[in-house]
Amino acid sequence: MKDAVAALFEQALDQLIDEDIIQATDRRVVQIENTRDPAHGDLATNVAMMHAKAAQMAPREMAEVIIDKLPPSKMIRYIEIAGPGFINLCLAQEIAFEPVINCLEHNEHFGHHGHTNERIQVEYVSANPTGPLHVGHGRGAAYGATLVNLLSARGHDVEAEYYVNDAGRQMDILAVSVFLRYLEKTGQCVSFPSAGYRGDYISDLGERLLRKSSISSKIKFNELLKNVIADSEEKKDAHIDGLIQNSKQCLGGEWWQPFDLALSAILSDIKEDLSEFGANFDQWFSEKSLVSSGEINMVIAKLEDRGHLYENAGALWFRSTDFGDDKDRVVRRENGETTYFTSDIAYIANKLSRGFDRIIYVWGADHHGYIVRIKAAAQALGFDPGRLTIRLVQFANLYKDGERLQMSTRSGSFVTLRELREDIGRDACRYFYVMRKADQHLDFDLSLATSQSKDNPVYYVQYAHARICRVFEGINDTPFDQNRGINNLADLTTQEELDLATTIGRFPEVIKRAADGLEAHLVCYYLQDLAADFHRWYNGSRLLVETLETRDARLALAKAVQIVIRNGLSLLGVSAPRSM
RNA sequence: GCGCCUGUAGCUCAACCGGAUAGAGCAACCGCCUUCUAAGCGGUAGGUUGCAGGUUCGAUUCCUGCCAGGCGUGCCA
Repeated sequence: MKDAVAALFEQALDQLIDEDIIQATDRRVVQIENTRDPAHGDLATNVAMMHAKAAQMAPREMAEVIIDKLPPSKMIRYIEIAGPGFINLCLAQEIAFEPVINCLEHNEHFGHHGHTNERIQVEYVSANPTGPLHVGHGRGAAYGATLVNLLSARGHDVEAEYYVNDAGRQMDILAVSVFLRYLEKTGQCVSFPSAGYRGDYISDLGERLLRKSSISSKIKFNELLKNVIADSEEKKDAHIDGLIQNSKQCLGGEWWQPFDLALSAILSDIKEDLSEFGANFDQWFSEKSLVSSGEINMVIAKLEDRGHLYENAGALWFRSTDFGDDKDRVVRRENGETTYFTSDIAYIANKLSRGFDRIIYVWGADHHGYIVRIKAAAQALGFDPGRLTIRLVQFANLYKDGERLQMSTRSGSFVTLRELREDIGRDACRYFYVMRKADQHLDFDLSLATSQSKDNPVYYVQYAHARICRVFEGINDTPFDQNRGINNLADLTTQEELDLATTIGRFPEVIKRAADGLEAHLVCYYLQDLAADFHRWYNGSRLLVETLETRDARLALAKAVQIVIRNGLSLLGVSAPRSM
């Protein structure tokens, strides 16, 4: 609708340029917007004000000239110039319900856009497989999953990916933690390192290792302490690194038993958790594969060739300051090991070479310091950093009964995402996590999320859907005839009905805006608006009336609302219940 | 110190990439159930958009400075 109207104005501008009233270089894109105030008609545009200055005319005068050139159209009932030079349009009554017809016709595809041929990858969650997902990961998961849905609905080819950090020091710490618990289970006395992972699941994995493994070596805990710096607050890292080194040495090839056991158990737990959360991935990309494929070394060589590396104090550095970073970064440590960042460079090179037009990273806000360096790496490798979009997700604070819940990972007593889901349900989780702008702090009120009232936006929206379903179940004589409804939409004349039709017509735009701006929260606000429009209508007028023509016209409108709510909730990964 | 993000009604947040009288919900107050779900609806009240400048027809939006809060700033991941 907007596009059609915009096209009319574009034609008018073409004319004015032909007539030399406006210079082609001064031309601006026509913006049509929904009016906020009904007194301003249905749509409004500021074209006149945008072109007035260049054409050396008063805005209102410019508006008259533009309107004069506007091709005639059945869509428009009347046009008026208002305020400082706005052009307000009132649409023809006959087309007011076009969105409803459109919606009924396209059903589950209503709101979706045609193919764009743009390939986009969205990488999200990517939590280290060192433990179960906790509530902090939930927001990234919900946001990322919704983005994937939105971008698909927008017409892009989207691939969702999870980067598995299955190499590196954190994994070694995990493996040694499990191994030490295993030693405990064999009856040894172990002083557990303060830098180790402590959760109950580590002990469980130690137990499983004892039951299933075939570790032949008879290792005494004391042997592992040989030449290892004593554990202390300042030296805890050196302490655990020593334990890891000795464990690897003593275990030899058997080192991989605790390692693989822990990795596969935790990863499959994460996969199951995310799948139950409705966050689906096309690809689980292993960091280890970058090591075994030699891509890490290749990327170092490539940077070397391009002259972006230098040696200093025994380490190999990437001169990221050439690309705006405030500090150069180490790619190979003094001890010969590469860093987490080196893997990231190899990974970004791998992603970029897979031919995506756009690559989106969803990161926790604590990673914002990495944006510059990852873009620097892409640039140093000769890629256009403009292909990368990094979206930060701020942390969510959980509240229950007005009290903020503390999440301490130290004791291992954190709230897992699974616990949260079991507590308040997937629907409320998904909705609340994306309800706010992603880069904004989120207060997640658990009491509200479970409350069954209009204060709870999830229930409010779902309730509208359930109410519609119930109305349809209430038809007991002549069945609903959609064509009869469509043919009699002119029977719908109240303000509530017109408002609903307009709101339904906004849905495709909302998807476009939300997808283009990566702003998932817009879907929530939209659905709340739509639900409010519906509840208002429902409350004031009866749908199942005697006259079949009017009844079916109303039912057609109700069905369109139902479709939009279902489509919208499905983008969010939230169910649309038939009864509540 | 430096970098990034944020500051809008008492609270939680919107505001269509510069537009008209800045909008919702909660909390407060007043109303609406013999009717398809009251898990709902209507109404009243609530603002110097952190502060001060600047850019222009027009600023919550863009620029500068200041104030306040959050996060980051490892040869950690």
